[in-house]
Amino acid sequence: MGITKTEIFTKQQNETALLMKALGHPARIAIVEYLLSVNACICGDIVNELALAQPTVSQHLKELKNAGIIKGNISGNAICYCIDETAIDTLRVYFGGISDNLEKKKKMCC
Amino acid sequence: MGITKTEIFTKQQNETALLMKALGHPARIAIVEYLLSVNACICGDIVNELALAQPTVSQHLKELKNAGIIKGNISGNAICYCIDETAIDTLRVYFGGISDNLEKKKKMCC
DNA sequence: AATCTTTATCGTAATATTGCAATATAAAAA
DNA sequence: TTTTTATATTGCAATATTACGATAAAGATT
Repeated sequence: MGITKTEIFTKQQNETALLMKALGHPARIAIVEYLLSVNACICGDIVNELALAQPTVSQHLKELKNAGIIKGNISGNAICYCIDETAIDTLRVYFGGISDNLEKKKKMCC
Repeated sequence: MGITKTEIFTKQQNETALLMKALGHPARIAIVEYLLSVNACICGDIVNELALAQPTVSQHLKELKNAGIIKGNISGNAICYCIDETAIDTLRVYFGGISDNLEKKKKMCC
């Protein structure tokens, strides 16, 4: 049907999936990496950096913002986007936890 | 168009995005968490665990397997799925790296 | 004020995803 | 061998995503 049955999963599972989904596109990975590479939080030259049209980049930025992965400050008529540490931390902790858990049960698996 | 322009991104960016995309659905998060919670690598009672039809679960398992997040061993007529540590490690390192990087440039951002 | 610059939104076409019933496959059990 | 059990595949309907041209909105510049 193309519609996700969110109601049968926990709030945490849905939220985790939303975070991951937001990073489940190479353009959005590239945007995050670009934001990380510049020493200040540069805004719209992301469009120049990526071979994508401006509306497309804007849409990807919106999704990253909705997921809480980036945040934007208005500065004049431009907008300064940057990575939101909280989301990255959540992901770091999540995968760290799985990794630790797997370490413990080593050799109990395939 | 619904089609991702993979050719304009690096191989690494595409691969990272594929890993994240595979985890960008609550059912697949739930599957990974279930696999982690059982002390052996249980197979098809994932269907009983989730309120989804068997073909739907099978499809999600296939996507996780394609992305390299889980692996499956045939054992009789059943299949034993379990988490592939490599993928989790890749992601742990990836977000660990971003986190470290952000730590360094603290206060240079919004 | 008129224009430029920057970003967002709308509308739309092409394609992908989600979910399931029906069916296929293949090993195990009877 | 027939039946059961476990899983995968096919086909399809409903919905979501990706991408972009056209346009809007709003501050900056002239």
